[in-house]
Amino acid sequence: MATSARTDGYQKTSVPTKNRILDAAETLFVEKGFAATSLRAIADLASVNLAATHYHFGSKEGLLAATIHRRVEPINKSRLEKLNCLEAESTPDMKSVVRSYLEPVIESMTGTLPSLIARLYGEPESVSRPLLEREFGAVFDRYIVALQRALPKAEESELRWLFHFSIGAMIHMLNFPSPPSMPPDALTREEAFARLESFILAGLTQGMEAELDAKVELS
Amino acid sequence: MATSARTDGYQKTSVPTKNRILDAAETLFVEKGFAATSLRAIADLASVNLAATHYHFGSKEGLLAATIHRRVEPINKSRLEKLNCLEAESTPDMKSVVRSYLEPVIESMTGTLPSLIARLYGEPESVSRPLLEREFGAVFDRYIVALQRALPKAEESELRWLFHFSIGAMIHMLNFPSPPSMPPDALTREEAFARLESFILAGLTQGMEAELDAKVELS
DNA sequence: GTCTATATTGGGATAGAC
DNA sequence: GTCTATCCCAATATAGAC
Repeated sequence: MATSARTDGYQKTSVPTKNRILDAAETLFVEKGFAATSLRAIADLASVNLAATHYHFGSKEGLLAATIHRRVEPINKSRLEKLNCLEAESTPDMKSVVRSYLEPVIESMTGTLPSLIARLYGEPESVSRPLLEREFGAVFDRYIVALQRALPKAEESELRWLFHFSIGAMIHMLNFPSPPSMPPDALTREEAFARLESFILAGLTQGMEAELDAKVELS
Repeated sequence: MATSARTDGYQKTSVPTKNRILDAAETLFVEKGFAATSLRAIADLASVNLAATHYHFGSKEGLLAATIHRRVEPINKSRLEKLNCLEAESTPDMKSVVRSYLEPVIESMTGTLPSLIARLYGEPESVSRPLLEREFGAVFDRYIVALQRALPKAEESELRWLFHFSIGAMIHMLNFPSPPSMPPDALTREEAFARLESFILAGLTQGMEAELDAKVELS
């Protein structure tokens, strides 16, 4: 009761300093980008002393890495769980694989975190590449394996490219939730993601499923 | 004689100051991002005095806008020319429309400029949105019209979403020329773009062309 | 683990001579 | 239109008291 329940103005002492900093950093990184955000602004928004940011994260880059990791880790964990679960029963089709990749993003979509990932992808390679490789490299490889199983006719390298494009479409939608000259709330996030899913599915399977269908027709 | 012919270290007086600044700004914006690049660094690389940047472009934002515009304008001009040219003969199919959108990007791909566009898309909305609307808004709308003609069964709003995704895939490929854990030179730019084109084409047409084929089969 | 205070560096912008 | 010099402010980071 008492003190622990107060929420004056902003965050409170009930939330650990470290998390308050992470929350504030996330908000501002999304809003203004990494380079354009100062540690001072983060400390202010978090109602924390400037020195605390250095105490907890060492440097601005360290804070960025921690901010990213806090959000990405559960998403990737959820992806891999879903995928393993799918494969436990039988070889999943493309649609299930794609969905298992997208769903955790939709589920985690309370506010800023998708944009955070999107923003990271927009940073210069010198900043983003190492972080992205660390956070997403293994998951990417894992999905390539799953996609190969679902689409045995495709070459691995081709799937890598197509999945690469798919991620690009997703990132772009996270960054710009709606197309130009369209109101941001024209579609709900779920509806927009449904569109994205079918776009990706069509792009990934290309003519390859059509061939399959054709053979079915012939038989 | 003497002074006018010297080429000490970097660019020369033969290139107008304004262009030297633009060249340097483009290089550094691509490399480090907008916020992380200082006007001082730009002036140094251009072998120009710092004050010259303000004289010619007013502010850092003004310089960004000019840098973007210099590259985007010819690309968009080329797109619209190609598109108008296509439509002069007959109603172009999806593939031609998509190609007319991508080709100018490939052709302009001497070095940094694709990454410049990609970087702009990665900037926070407050920076990127106004610039992007100004530079690409009309072209986007124009392409929606062309796509509708090529695919009359599709709704306009759906095409807007799908084209939105397509641009996302393209931007992402400009930003990351190759998929994770793949050498950057695995494919030539042209080959990579060919992959991208078929990915986009499949995603845009979705099942809609398949329906058409089915009807053809039935008739 | 949190504060104040400060060291140190670099940023954008401008004034005014040439 | 280009230079030098400078204003003024903000940045990251750290030292040291509590």
